[in-house]
Amino acid sequence: MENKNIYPFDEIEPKWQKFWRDNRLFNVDTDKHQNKYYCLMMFPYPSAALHVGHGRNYIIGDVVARYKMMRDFNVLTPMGWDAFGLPAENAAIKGGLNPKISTLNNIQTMKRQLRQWGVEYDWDREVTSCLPDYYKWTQWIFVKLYEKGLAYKKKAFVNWCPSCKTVLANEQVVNGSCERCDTEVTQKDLEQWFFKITHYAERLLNDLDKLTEWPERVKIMQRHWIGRSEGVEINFKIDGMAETLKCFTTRIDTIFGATFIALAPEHPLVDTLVRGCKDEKKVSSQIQKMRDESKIDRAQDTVEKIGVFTGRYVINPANNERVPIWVSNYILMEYGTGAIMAVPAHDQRDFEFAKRYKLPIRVVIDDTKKHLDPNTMEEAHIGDGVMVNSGQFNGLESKVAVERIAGYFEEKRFGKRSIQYKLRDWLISRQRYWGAPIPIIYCVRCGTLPVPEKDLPVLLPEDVEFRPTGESPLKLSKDFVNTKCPKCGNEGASRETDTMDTFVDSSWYFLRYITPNLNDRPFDTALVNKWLPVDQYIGGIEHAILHLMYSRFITKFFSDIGVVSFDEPFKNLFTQGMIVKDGAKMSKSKGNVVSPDELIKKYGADTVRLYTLFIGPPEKDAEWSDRGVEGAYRFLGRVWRLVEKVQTSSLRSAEGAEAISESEIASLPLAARNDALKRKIHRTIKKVTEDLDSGFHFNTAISAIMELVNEIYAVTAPDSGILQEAIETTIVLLSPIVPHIAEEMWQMMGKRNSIFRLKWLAYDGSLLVEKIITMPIQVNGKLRSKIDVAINAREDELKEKVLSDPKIKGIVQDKRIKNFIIVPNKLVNIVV
RNA sequence: GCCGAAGUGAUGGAAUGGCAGACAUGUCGGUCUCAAAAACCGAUGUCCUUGCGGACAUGAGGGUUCGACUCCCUCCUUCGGCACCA
Repeated sequence: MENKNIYPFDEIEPKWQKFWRDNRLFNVDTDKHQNKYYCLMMFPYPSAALHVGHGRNYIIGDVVARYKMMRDFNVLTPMGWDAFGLPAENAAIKGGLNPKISTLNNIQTMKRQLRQWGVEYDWDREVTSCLPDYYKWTQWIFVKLYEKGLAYKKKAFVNWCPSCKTVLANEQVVNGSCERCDTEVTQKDLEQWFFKITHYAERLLNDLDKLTEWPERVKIMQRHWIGRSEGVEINFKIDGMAETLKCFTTRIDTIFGATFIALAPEHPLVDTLVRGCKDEKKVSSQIQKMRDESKIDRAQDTVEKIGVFTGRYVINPANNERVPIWVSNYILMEYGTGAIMAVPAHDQRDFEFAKRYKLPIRVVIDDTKKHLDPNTMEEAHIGDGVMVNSGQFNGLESKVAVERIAGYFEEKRFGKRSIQYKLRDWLISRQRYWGAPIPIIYCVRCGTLPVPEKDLPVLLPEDVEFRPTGESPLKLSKDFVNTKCPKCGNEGASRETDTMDTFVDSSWYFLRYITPNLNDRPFDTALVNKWLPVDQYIGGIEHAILHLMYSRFITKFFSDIGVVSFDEPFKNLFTQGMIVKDGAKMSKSKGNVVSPDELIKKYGADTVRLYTLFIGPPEKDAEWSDRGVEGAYRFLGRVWRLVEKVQTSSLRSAEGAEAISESEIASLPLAARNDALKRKIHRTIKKVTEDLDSGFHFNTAISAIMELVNEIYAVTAPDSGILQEAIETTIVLLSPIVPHIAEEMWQMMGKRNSIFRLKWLAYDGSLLVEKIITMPIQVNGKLRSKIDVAINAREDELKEKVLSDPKIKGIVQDKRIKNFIIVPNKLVNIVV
């Protein structure tokens, strides 16, 4: 445990953390919005404590904030807590901990951890989503959406544990069973609240193109999630009934190959169709079994495709055939119309289903390469081809047929062109306590009513009981449920007991930071319009779809109702990778959590910060290694000793001049050494600046600074002015990354002000280039030799020099030179 | 299953069409020391070779190119998301 001797981080760090706070370095006057820079990190859920994996997010954000400050921006960097959620409620049920108390305790712990990391925020703007001053406005959003017809109620299924009599989150369902009691989970349908995000599907899709500074992979994932597809909605007449059945297809060209219809088990017509048919009881019970199956498994295609014939038929309008109607678990009610026309020859899932139940397979698009035979086909032919067995459309290219048949169907009124999205409306109801109550009152006379704005917030009652019975504590609280009707004053009205999905809380918090204490409005429109969109949003890739999509949706809604003037919330997005340990995401249950507290105690926050950033490219996952932390610590020791040495201005001489390294710089004459060091300084400034400006390449920025430090040590007896410049450069370039040691060393160098009040360094472009470069010479693409040449040497000179090189001469000999490729100032390749 | 990523020494990684392995970690050897720690110096992809040097090498296989870790195709493995974890 001799670590402490390297440098006194334990004295330095608390001192500077206090200094930054006392001098309000991170506190922003939002009225001064010229040159604003809004740097936002995804706010955390306050679980027990932060681990080094969380730290990556906040450290990156802190480095960006400090760097932008030095680039003269007015930086706003706030923090808050996504404080509602399932874990606190589960802990309450298990251990009797009050969710509010445990959550607020966790917040205190995490806040202390952030401070010890040297991660600073404008804490005057802290928001906590579980406190009434915040969730009042979450409820206000619900009311606004309700008023615009964008919040509505419909039946939807939940995972239900029949033994615990409780609704389960997907996470609580393990292999189709309840995580607590292992009982098989069933599906139960409940009336639930939805936000109509599908109303914004087209805009959410199209506006992705505006987000030029978002990672391409995130935009691709969102595009697929929205899942726009063009096709035809067909009206099938049901044989012997008045009803019609709507099916959506993107492959109307295969309509003549439809050999059965498949409905989702939840399809509203299923019960009507089955009624009175042969084996009604048996069929109904099979359908019920499918309905009970886990939605998760069904959507993920991990369950066997099963089905049952309803006994009914539809008429295919294209050819007047009777087509049997089946019910199957591979059809999802949530997508399209919940019913499909199945074409086994040209859809793989339909193919497998047809094989299993011996349903006919009819080829209607022939493969142009190989004639298709339904009896010998081993898989569906999903590609294009030539139309066959398709009446008047035979012989057409299938791609052409899509358009022709769609036109024909519209003309004959068999159906119409339509656009479908995979995106579904956002189910926000949770049958839980620890969330923002949905501000709705049910009155026997007046019906469903939103809580008037003046009565908000609908407070969560605190004197509730947590019982493991599964019933939400809100339902049991008479004081909460029983209320007056806001319209007619009737005493017998009751409150909605569902709370909102925590994604609602997190879909607007970035707006609240601007005016966090307003109590008559969610935020100040004029000021928000000055400070948003967020200039840089930083968070985990796991939020690529849901959180970001919901935030975009709410922002667009706000834009529509005129409370903000922009319609995309985040201009730049950076998604960092996860830090894993032993190949797995850090989690308490896996027991692979690395706590920052001990590491900071042992090595200091700067070391932990440096290692976290040096570990690898920040957008990629990285494996945590405690050994790597020591390396970072040693490097800071090396940096620390630079200041001690600057006074004597003799680096290597003090440590034994005999041990001169073979470094290129050290072997040069004195003047050239000084030039080389000067060049290294400016190259490093350039490299670090570029790495921070584009893509946050902290790992390569740090290695560039390491190289500079190595060079400083390698130069014997350098010019003291250049030495001073080299050391100051090192400190400034490191300062956003390791702020405490940088501040301390800056003072030791005789400076007065905080280093973060300093302007970032500029490099001198004229100092970057060398006059002589070493050029690699390849023969047939293989490296054979290297020669030193003047920069921008003439081609013929270069050619002559290369061919007179003894190694090259030996290889080329009298072989014929086919090609002589010169990449200017980079490389030569001779092809023989 | 679908969607999105990633695979390079013993390890984290660098190089985005031009010298593969920068910068670190680890290991080995050395300097200093009574000793250790710290610090400093050196070696370190694999194989062949006393040496000079050479061959091979970026998950596997194929392709494009004067030249491929980088671009294209097929496959394998790992990770993230899949709508009630946040």
